[in-house]
Amino acid sequence: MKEIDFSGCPIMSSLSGERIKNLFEDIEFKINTYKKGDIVARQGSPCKYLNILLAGSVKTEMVAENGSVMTIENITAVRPLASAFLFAENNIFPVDVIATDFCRIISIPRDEVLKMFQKDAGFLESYIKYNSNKTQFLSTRLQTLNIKTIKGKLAFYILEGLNKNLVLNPGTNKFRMDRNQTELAKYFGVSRPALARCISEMEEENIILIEHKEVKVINRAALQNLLG
Amino acid sequence: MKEIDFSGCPIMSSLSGERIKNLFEDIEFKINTYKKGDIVARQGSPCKYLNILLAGSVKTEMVAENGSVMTIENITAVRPLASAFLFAENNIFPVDVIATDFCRIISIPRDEVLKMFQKDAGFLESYIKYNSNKTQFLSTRLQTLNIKTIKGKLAFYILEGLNKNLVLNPGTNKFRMDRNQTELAKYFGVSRPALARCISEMEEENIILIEHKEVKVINRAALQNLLG
DNA sequence: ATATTTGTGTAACAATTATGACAGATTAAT
DNA sequence: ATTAATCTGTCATAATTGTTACACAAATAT
Repeated sequence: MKEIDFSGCPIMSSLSGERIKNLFEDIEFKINTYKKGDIVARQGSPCKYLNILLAGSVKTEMVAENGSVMTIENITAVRPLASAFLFAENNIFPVDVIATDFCRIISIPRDEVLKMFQKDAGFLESYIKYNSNKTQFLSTRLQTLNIKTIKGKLAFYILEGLNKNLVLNPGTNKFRMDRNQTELAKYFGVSRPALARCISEMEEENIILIEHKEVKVINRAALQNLLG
Repeated sequence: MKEIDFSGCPIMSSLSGERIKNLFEDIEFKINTYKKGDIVARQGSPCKYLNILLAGSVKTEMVAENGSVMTIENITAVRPLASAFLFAENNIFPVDVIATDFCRIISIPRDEVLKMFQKDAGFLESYIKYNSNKTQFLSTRLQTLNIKTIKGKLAFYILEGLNKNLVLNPGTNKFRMDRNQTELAKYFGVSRPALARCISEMEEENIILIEHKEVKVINRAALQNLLG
């Protein structure tokens, strides 16, 4: 177990190295690797293992029948993948999971995870907490999609980004986006030119200023108004 | 504890009456009642209790700043409310919870729930399973919203309803909607007239036939095509 | 350094949906 | 049975967004 590094993994972080070592004693698992573009899991396929991304990064996408794609999430190591679906009634992947980098993924069978719960209550608590956070994430995504206009979605995204940055950097009116315009359009589920148009208009209206991925908020109140 | 009936509650169903009685021994809780229209919990308020709807029904809504509302879910007793948010990092209600009927709700403090986990592993498993199912539900909602056109949303909704009905009623091409047109429009996050127009058009195109809440599918393949 | 790929700004036009409004149908209440 | 409330079908108009297309900028690879 020495060669597996779980540091930074939300469902392991509360546990010491010694405790993790103990946790994995007599537990079956396997480790697979994937290269960029590989499909790690397909939307609709059964989820029988607790999969933890040990190295690299993946994206999750939802694919409609006509092929239109919406990116749900970008995940970087170390994080569990679709952990909420392991114990669900209908345990199928809700999304495609695609490697965006070279990846190393550990897979622990469902029953072995149950053993681990029994072995260490702290692990169990972390697991519940992580899944709860996950649900909140989905809820926020729903909130984003609930906003009808593209300007509103963008305003929500920027205000959210500003808030996150505020913790590290109080009183700032700037933040750096983690997506380019094309990715952002996908994230919102809108067309790229439409997003570009909205950005242009909001810059003309002196609400924001975007340079590359750097966003500067000029009129915060106007952003708030766009949410509705 | 005799007066509390948890039968049908997803996080209690696997437990016998005797076991539930044992589970609640030395556990603090309170029971409140609400009448139709009462706000049970406000979007943004902290979630410190495991709330279980013992009797009646509630709806959960997301409210944007301008007052536009999207119904997320209708919940009928016996079910937990926002159970996924009890153990999350940021434990705030993501939605308004509003009584749609006379309601009785039991509230168990977070720490007491932890005690209950320790006491009964079966309860814990049910809890995890329920939250997992919840996540799946949100994921499906996201999928619905991912579909851009109203006709597509409607097609998805109808095909889903047909599938659910298929279990009880194999080979059928009919099902009964659980929402009226106004509620359906809210559920989709679209305007009511736009939905009505789409229904009209789909009836003219001989794809479906809707009478009151009874939906008859005439051209299933056409419905599938609308998903994209 | 140059070529190739990827990302961005913009435009005209088409398609879809929201808005607000109204009449008729249905359901619930008394 | 009658009234009141809610739901449904429909319309014209406005607003928003998608589509397709193209030129240019930026990043990456060779």
